[in-house]
Amino acid sequence: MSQTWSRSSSARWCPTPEQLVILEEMYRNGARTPNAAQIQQITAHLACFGRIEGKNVFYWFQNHKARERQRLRRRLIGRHYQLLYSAPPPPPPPQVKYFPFHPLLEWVAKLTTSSSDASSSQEAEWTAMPEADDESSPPACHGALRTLELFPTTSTGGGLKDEGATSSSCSATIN
Amino acid sequence: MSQTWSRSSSARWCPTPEQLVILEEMYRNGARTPNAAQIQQITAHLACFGRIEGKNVFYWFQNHKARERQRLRRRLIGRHYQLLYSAPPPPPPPQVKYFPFHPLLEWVAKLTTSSSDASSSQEAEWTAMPEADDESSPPACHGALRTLELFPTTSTGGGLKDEGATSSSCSATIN
DNA sequence: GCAAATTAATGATTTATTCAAG
DNA sequence: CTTGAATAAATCATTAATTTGC
Repeated sequence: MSQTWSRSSSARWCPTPEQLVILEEMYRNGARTPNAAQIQQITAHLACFGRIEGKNVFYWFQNHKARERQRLRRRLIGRHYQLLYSAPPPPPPPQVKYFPFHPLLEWVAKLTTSSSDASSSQEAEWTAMPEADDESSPPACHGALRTLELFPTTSTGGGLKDEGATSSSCSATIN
Repeated sequence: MSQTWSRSSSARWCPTPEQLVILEEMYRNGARTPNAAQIQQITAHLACFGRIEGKNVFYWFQNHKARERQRLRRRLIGRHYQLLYSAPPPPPPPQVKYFPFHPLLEWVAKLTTSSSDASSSQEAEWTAMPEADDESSPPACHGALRTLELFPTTSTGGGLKDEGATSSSCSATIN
């Protein structure tokens, strides 16, 4: 069963940017599980940009679909009650109100208010953060920061690195 | 509502070097889309170095992430020439046979064979595709592709978009 | 050297997607 | 089929770099 691997090519398919763009475009347009004929067409077309086989296309859609779903799921789940992750909650913003920036960040406001007050109004006053409102009130920086130990982000659970952290005693007068 | 813009401050946030360094450090450590709470913390900390609001932090991550990705894409794609989409779909793959790839794609073979021939045999000859078998035989790309008009997929009938398509004739020698 | 003019970066908004709930 | 939630992509707009003519 020696596949006709073009000699001098890696063992597994590596999509060229063009192929990738096209595949993604198709996916966006609704393609999810192309049938044999479709796979054939796609493969033939993509072959213009580099070595590719039908199975590559097939697998690509399989994987892409799965990972797309997985990603979304992660986003939803992590959302409900994320913001846990340690991060020593010394009253940095003791209980700042909310700070919804007009565009589409009301959710921030909602989140924040719901945990303290309930004046969930789109018209809430943008009370904003400890904001350096003026040079007269330096934001009183709590104990320095060291890369902040939050963020599960990428997907790798909360395993943030904690390198030399740019320690900087937060106390300078804002300029 | 004249914001108490410290006299001589611009309309939009301009990150101080310190703020920038910290944000970048966080990004390197995996931070990509901090949630409300995290944004608050970050903002509070960064406020030590100058005027800043939650939205600035939010936008910074949005933009940075997007542009980082864009940068990568540029580096890859820009290298090859522009690509894709253009002319109508002239007989792309007239009627290629079937191409069952060993793994678990028998169903593909089945599907294909059943709709054209009837030699539904798991042992069918792997006639394969036009496949770029070797660099010596350019896959002869039929008339370019235009998002390929297949896929009923999602359910919404074939209502593909048809925007300004970046025309480029599919004929380059695969690299 | 220095400003006006031009270009490159990047902050801020808007628009289009996605999947899943209802 | 419609709507909710949450982006990510595309775009607009302003600031910083830089180029250029003097």
